[in-house]
Amino acid sequence: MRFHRHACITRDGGLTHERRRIVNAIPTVYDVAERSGVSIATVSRVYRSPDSVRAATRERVLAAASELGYVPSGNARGLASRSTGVLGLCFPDYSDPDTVGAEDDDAAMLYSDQIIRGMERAARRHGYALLIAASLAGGPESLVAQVAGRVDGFAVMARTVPTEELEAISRRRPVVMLAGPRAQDPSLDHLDHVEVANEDGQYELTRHLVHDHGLRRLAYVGFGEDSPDVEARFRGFRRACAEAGVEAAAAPALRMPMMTQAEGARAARLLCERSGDRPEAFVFANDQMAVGALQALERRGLRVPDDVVVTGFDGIPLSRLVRPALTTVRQPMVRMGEEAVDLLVRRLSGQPPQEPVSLMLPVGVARRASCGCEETPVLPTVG
Amino acid sequence: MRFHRHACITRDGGLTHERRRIVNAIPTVYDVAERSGVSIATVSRVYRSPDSVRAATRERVLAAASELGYVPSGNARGLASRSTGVLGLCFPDYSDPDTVGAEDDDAAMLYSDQIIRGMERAARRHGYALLIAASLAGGPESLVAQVAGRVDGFAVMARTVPTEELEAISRRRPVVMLAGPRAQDPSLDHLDHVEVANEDGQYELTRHLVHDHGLRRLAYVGFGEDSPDVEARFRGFRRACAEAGVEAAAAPALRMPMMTQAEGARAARLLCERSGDRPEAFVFANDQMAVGALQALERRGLRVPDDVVVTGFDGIPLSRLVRPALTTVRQPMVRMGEEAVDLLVRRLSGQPPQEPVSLMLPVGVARRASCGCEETPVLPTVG
DNA sequence: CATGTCGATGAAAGCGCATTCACATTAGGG
DNA sequence: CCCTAATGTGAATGCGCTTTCATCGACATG
Repeated sequence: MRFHRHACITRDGGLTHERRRIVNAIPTVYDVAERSGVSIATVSRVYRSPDSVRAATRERVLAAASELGYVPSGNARGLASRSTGVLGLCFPDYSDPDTVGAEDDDAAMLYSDQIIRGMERAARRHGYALLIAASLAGGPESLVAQVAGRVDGFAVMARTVPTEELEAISRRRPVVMLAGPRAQDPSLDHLDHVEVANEDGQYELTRHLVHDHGLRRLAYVGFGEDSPDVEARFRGFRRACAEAGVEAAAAPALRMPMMTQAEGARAARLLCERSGDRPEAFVFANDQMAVGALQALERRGLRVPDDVVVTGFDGIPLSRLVRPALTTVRQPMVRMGEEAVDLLVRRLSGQPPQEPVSLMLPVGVARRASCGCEETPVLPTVG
Repeated sequence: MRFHRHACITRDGGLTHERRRIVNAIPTVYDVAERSGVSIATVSRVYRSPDSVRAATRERVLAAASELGYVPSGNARGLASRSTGVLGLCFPDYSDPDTVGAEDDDAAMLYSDQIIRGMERAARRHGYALLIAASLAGGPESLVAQVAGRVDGFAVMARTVPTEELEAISRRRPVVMLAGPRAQDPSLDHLDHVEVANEDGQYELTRHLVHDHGLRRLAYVGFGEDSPDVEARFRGFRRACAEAGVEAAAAPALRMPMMTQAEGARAARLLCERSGDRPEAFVFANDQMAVGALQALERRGLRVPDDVVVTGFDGIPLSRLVRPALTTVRQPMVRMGEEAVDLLVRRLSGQPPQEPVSLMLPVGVARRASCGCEETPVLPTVG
């Protein structure tokens, strides 16, 4: 309707863009078109398919655009073309605003940092940018409004957004769940999933302790109330124990409320003070707690791995740097982000809709000093 | 022109949205409006200003939206309201796609990770989401198209996008330069800047070595060809030397091509093998090289800090974990991201346009074992 | 010379929403 | 019970772009 060149009779004189040019506003295709003596269609073509425009014309347009400081509006472009060229990621808000500066949650953040890195890299390869948002204080409503409405598809880290909400959104655009298991009832969960082999990883690690080191009395230490990750890892632990004929309780020996180093240290003390024989190995559900335990054990004068073996899970950088270096299960977090993007891109590339995908990424056991597999040099070997 | 209810005569019957509903397309305000028996204006109001809609009406609309899986289009919203609610960050592409999995560039990436974290956190506080993009292979053109056109304002890490281009864009929307000095000719640089006090930090650190530890023969090791950061740090080094009457060459003792640990190790070897007295202290322009040097010195049987002092710059987590822990200058990278967002938000909040701002964030010297200020416990104290 | 072909350009329409009026409805005041 | 003032809702318009579709030349072909 711009300029109302056809038969319609309207109120305003169609001076909109003439008016806009007078104030110092953001230049649009109209300004560039006028300045270079072409139509807006040609300006658009210069950006969308440069080869379809004669070279001389193209130069004129680009010159005008440059003089005006013209940048195409992503909103308008997205609206007209029905796609944004942006993928999204929603992750939980680890950083409590009160603890700014505390480096305590560093490891937890590393998790999302790595996923961000992987997604950004893969998205870029496919020509997408990445929009990130931690879960907002304003509740999931705003999260969805902020992200879901602005992207062609997005990934969500587990337990960031309610499942029902994701279901509704995923009816209309691709959504990938990161590090969260598929819902029990598959009819309620049509998302794609990318997980790591928590159970298999813990199984392998446990098997190594039992089989290669001959350990029999193992204590598993979990965290959180109902973390699916911890549950899966514990299942792997039990499976390995069962296969080797080692007795293992039906529940973790300890279940700490949080996944911090402090809690790990506390867990180590509790296990040492319990009546009966001290376990030969402390199997922790993550690295942070295991590191805390290393410190607590050192303080008690217990040597790792000679007096007690300690293992972790995640493979955070710190796990390699502590002394003794921590035997753990390495999670491919960067790759997780990359796989998520690949899934999204596949869904977006006009393939016929398929069944929901569940990717289970393999993990690797890092056998290091804390189980007795390596010497303990004084200086970390880095890089 | 939708439905063409006014006097215009047009070709199509305005069936657009009826048609769309039949295919399984993304629902729009029109679908929600129809389903809940209101106009699209009311649907819009339900999201933009819920209080202006009667409660009963609001519930009807929300119910319809939920049934349809409606998510407001960020593009349309942005186009109509002339803002996106998104801030951007462009950072250099550290990750060479060939070295995926190599953890060598970890520390360099940590730098951008932390800035991302800071920006995301601050952006969220102000109700913005964050769009991130590393510099694209397709050249800066696509970077700008991807980011600049989609955000209300953005930050750029130094040497990611050519200055002229930033100048053009910044005429129309706020742009903040991160960790890059203002151009020599201020008339060519109207960006806001956020920097860290590189010079002062290196000055303080050097002063500490000279003044508190009585060192006189210091060797400065830089990297890169023309890194402004390294230059600033070296200026601080020289200033401290000059004030203390310690002789310092006009140029760094060594200037390695890259900022890696391997180069740091090589630098340490070169300095040890040079003719003449070995310097008492190796002052590195970043932590990674310093860590590499620690390893090389250990291999040569030289004790740090007893035989030679080593210092770094940046305060990466690794600096605290190596043995001996590295004396270094801590950069407030998270805060840098936060300050950048604050600057952007301030410019966006309709303030009268002001002069370009240059923020110089203070740094802190971390005095640790590698200069002789701390004991060296076997196990890193973490958290 | 008429005709067909192809490349370059312009005209027009619409993407999904916010927003401005105008209008309808209801509540308050006399 | 009428008039005015809120209050709630609808019609219409444009945000800046992409994308047909039509047009217009410039040529090559018969």
